Amino acid sequence: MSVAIVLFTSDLRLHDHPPLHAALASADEVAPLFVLDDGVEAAGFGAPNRRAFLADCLRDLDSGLRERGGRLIIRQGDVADEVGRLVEETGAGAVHMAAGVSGYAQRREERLRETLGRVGCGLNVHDAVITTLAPGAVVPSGAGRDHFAVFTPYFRRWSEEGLRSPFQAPRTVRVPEGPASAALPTRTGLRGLSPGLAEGGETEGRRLSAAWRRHGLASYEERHDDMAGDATSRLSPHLHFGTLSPAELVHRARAAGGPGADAFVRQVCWRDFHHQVLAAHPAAARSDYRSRQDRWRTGRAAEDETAAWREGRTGYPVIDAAMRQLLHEGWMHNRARLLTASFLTKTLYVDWRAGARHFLELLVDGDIANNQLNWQWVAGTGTDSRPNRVLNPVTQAKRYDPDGAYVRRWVPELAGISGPAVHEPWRLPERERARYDYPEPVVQLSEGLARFKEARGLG
DNA sequence: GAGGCCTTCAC
DNA sequence: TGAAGGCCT
Repeated sequence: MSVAIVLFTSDLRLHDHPPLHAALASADEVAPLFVLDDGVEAAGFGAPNRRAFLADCLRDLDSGLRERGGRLIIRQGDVADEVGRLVEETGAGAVHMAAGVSGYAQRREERLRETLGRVGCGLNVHDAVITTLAPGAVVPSGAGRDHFAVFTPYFRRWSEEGLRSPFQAPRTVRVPEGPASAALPTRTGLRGLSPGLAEGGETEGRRLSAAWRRHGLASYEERHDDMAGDATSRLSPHLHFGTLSPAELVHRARAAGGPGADAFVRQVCWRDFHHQVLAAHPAAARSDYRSRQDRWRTGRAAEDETAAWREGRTGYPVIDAAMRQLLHEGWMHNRARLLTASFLTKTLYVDWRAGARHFLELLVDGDIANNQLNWQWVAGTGTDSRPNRVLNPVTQAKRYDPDGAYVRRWVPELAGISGPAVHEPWRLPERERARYDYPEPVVQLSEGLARFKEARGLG
């Protein structure tokens, strides 16, 4: 009786799962394993919102496996140790897993290789599970270039590349009876959860993505920047935990066709783009991809302003609305992410790492590749070719929240102001303004802009 | 085919 | 400003 282990990581699904497919094809029995990784906790990636979502995902994965005659084996500890232990318990001849991208994932793979080498068990690392194309699957033509540093040429090449057909979910999964499992983690007892946190799990992810294809995809191109309309897919947490397959999403969107589908596929490609940058350049998670010689503000004033930013009391309604959405839902509209990140890094001139840390603390889709590199993109230290552009929060608010409905939804103390006037409470007559308990702007935009230009040495 | 130069273009 | 790609040597 041959046994293969499938080590689940950021790929908590049964549909379109190449490691599971390969394991089932090559062994009589499959041991599906998830390790609650002490290393992830130690690295600070175990923020409460994601732990809650993860608990949903694991429960749903276990149910899905049980419906197919199997179960999920949960262990806690060091990944390499736990996999090694399960190999001994089951006599498994191979371990199948998805390729990771971050420095952490790369070290994990090395340690697994060492451990499995000692017990004579093979390790099969599968590409294009977490991303649509593997990092490095397409590279620019020049000699020695290992990744694309500009999105558009990457997108062109990425689009030309053939896509594998998605795998069906297996009908049955035979799991060896012996190995014990730790209890499934639950949401119970987790502190600091966002009250409006989304539900995790592959079942929920597939329900959401089917609804998205029916009702959202076709109008995505016109509506994706409408903050009040909330017409983005909200699939990002499911992509982060792998409860949805990016390859399957692209496949289905292309089948649907049309400008909405094209725009959506482009966004999925951004995800691959950032993963291939990080895979080639793991240090970009912490250090400037392209240094602009910034000397970010530090000290009391900068700390107070950063606290106001985190708590949604900067006095700029659209910024505060977005930051409160983040606190409440553990998620933020993409346009709002750009505005709030520009505000912190350009207007307040505070280090992007402080913002990225706060986002990772709360975002249920918080992902090293996307989060860090998008922050760098906005800060101008990343791959943006216009590193010194500053987004004006008022102009942007009027463009992307033209009626002010997004602000009124998240900043209830301003709900009495109708129309776009809600974006500039400081322009209200003094007596009317006094009715609203809302802070003065933490900084004047003109001051922020001047400080930024000075710091970056711009005329 | 490696490397320099030029044009094009960047959510 | 700098990346990419085409073209030339």
